Amino acid sequence: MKFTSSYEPQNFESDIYAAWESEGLFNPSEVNNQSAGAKTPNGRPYYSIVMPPPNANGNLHIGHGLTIALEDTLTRFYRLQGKSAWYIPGADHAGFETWVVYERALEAQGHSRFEYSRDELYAQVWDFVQEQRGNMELQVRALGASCAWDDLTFTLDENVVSRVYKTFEKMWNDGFIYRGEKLVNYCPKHQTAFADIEVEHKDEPGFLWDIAYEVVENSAISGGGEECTSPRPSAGQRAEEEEALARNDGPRELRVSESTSDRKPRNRTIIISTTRPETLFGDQAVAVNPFDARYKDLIGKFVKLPLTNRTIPIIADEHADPEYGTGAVKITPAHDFDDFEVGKRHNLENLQVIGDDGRMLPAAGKRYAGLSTEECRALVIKDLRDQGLLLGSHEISHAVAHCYKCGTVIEPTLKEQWFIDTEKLAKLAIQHLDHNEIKFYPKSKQKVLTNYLAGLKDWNISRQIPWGIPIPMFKKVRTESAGTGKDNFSDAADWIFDTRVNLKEIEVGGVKYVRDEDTFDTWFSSAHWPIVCTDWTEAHGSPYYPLNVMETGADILFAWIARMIMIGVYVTGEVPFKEVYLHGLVLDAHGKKMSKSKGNVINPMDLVAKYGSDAFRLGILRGRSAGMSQAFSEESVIAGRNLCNKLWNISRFIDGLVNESTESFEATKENSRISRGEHGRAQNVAGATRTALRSNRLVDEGNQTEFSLAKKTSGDSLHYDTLSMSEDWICRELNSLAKSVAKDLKSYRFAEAVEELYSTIWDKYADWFLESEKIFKNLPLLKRTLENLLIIAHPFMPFVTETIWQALSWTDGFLINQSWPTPLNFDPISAENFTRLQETVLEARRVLAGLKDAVKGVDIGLLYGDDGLIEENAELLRALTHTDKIGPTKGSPRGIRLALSGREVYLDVSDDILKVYKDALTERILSVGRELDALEKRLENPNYVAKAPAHLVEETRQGIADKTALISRLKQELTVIE
RNA sequence: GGAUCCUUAGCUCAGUUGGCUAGAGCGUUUCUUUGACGUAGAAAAGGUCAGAGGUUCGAGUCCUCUAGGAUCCACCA
Repeated sequence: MKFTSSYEPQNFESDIYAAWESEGLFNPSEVNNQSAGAKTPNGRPYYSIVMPPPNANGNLHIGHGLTIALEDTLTRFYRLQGKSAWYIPGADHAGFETWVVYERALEAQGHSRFEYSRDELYAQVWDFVQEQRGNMELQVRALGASCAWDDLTFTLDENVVSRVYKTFEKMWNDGFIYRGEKLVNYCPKHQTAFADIEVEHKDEPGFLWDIAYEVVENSAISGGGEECTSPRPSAGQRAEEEEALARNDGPRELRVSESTSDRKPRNRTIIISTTRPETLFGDQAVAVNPFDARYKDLIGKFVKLPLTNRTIPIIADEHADPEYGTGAVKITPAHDFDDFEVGKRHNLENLQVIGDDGRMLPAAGKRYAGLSTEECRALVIKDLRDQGLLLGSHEISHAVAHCYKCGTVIEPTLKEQWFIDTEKLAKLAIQHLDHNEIKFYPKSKQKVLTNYLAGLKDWNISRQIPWGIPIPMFKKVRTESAGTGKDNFSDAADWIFDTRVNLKEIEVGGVKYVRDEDTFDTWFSSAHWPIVCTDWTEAHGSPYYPLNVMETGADILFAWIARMIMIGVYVTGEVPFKEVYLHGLVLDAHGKKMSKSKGNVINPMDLVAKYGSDAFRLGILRGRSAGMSQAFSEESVIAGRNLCNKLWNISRFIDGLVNESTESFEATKENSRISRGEHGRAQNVAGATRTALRSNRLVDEGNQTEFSLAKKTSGDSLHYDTLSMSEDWICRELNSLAKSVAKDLKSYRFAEAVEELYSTIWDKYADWFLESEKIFKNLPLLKRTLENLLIIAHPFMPFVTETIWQALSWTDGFLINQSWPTPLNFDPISAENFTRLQETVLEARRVLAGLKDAVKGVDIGLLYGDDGLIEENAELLRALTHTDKIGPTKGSPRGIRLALSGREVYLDVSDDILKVYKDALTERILSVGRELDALEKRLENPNYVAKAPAHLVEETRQGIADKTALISRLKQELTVIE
């Protein structure tokens, strides 16, 4: 097996993944079996994490890409740390989302959901999902997720449903569930109710209309029924009305017109303000604030409801805000959440005037029935204006509720639904949160969540869609109340819990019951995810419950995290996870939200195909911190791809050294020469060369089993000695990397971990250590350090590291289940000395680069005086500075002294070149002088000396001494030149 | 109306409890066929850390205010 000159992920990723999977290396019980027992005599510690289940029949988007990168990095890290890591994958039936897709497909075929029974629809969607399924799972694999596929849970699996029913039954018995006729958020388009959380409030411009209600002394003409009977305008007229309404200036100019002023009511009027005039047919009262002096005398009187013959009372309620509008507000309990509450307080009737399809009901009167709410609004405005009852309008901005899926305006509608009384659940959850049983990243979200739970309203869990878990409730068939359509409000006693949801009708104790047709809100079942995925049971619990971490998007903190905690503590008595890591949104390159309409959506699979999975993961993790929405672009993926290639070539180089005596290295050299030639040659030649290089692939198409069969003779590569300062130094740096990456990942500091990995691989290992090894060729150490580096890098870039592991001539088994590196032995003094040598090297390079043309083509030599460090490492210094020769001064130093590093080292250059250097030297003296001034100033401050920690003061003193010495050295240099 | 977060290099972002000359990637400039890598190597330019005040020996970091931006929650008719 040979290394090609550049890493081509497409050639390896799927084979590597298949090898891992077929070897069962993702399963918790079987990983790390090589070193089992070595560290944990009582068995491996458990580590569990669940994948927020992606839509079973959808494709992954960029958010999934981030999710999997984060979660898989954690999983692989803890697996290498010796834990029994269980990353549990899932697939979501995505109740509403999938239903919307299916209903659209149904409509496209000219069918309607109303043609089928619920059971038929359920079966149809099931088939639809099974057909579409599979893409998502392939994409999760492509991203490298090391999840236990055998344990994949689909949200409609039997164990999920039975667990959800158990909880529901417990809640029903505990009295946490109730059937209530309440106003719910209702989407007229999808004809289903929603929980509060599924509603999007948007600030929109609108109008506040002032309407005069005529005050009457008593309710003599009350009784409803009677209505405005004038003919309704034609469709054309209506269109005009709407158009006028739509014009910005239209309603604003409405006045009590001349022609109608004579019809202005003579009686006293009360002017109410409303944004929804079309609901006035459902008005049951006009409310004023009890402390509002303007209306005090009117309380208890009645008003005639315009456009009808009904009268309604004027009531006192604090809901009316004297500061807002006219201070008087119409109360429509059946179509407004606030008014519903007011209605309850004053025993008002809930008169529905808008139907489930969003059209006006007959109760609104013949003239208006059947109109859409928009049409009705226009007509009402026109009619009121004609009657002189419309007294004005104001442009306002107000929050309007929309369906989060289709954007249709949510119509608060009176419905009988199942509700969870969340008060006790939320209280329980808050208790656990207040005990800090869950650690949040970012921390601030804990407070946000607690605040949310404290104000949580009852949770509507009924959905009027067939695709979901059926609600296991049956209602007694009541023969006696058959006739009165009004009396469909049901008693709790009429309902029984039963899980035979496949039956439409059941008989219990001789009484017939019919099934409720609704399904559960998907968040109700999702709330059970940690319980279900870890196979938790009442009898045995689960060693993997609570989860170690719940990683998901910050946007579903309320919808999912909050509900998992409530259900988790309710069912198990324990919080469902110990830590929560919330990621922000992935924004486009300019920090804008990605959206289809903007056309700035990045498909993660495109990037994976182009640059490889590892590059994508590195790119998306770079700079990522908890809770923050952050820009992302192809550029960062390219940087990741480059790092993969760098690591590949590091390995290629080392493997070459290891195999130096064999032909393989010669062949590699040959290839590298060819590939370098590519760039300057015609394209057709380059193409042919590339094909030739491909033949060096690690795995041929016809030989895919190679990984699973890979069993090399296990060499004893653990013994090494350090031969040079650079080797002690790299051991120190790798130890430090292993430690800080572990620390960073344990506190979810992905950005720092990636950064450190990047700079260690590139700036330290390749640029300094490997350059030094071109001299020392310490093979045991090269092998050992590369192994450590690959292990540490593996969680972030699993494919390339495993591919390298398989390609190296001396490694055995799989990288994925190695152990996190133990510290390497090294001489700390020697390691520290290397940093001194680095300073000298850097200074030499800087000086030479500054001399530019003066040293072009000139052979440069180095001279060293009485300096043990340099003398012992002369060849290393020469190689790193890319100078041509090095030797002792033999007592007569000359040339440019590398004075900054304080060493007795000279660049042996001619007098002409020395003169060129003079300016740079002068500038350097000045700059060091400025630094010295700053330090001295600090020490002049008596408070600093007195109060700052002693070691800092000492450091400052040392700094002054060093700089002073440096300046004198530099000045001496200057005199030598002159 | 309430809450949370953000503002650091041309761009995108790091910068744990305050402590030497504020970092990275990408981009920019110059140089370089070096035993792997041009998807590379070497060197460099580029910052009043949004603004103002405060605490402190010392502030990008803590406090207050201001300005700008983002997000979430909320029934404002």
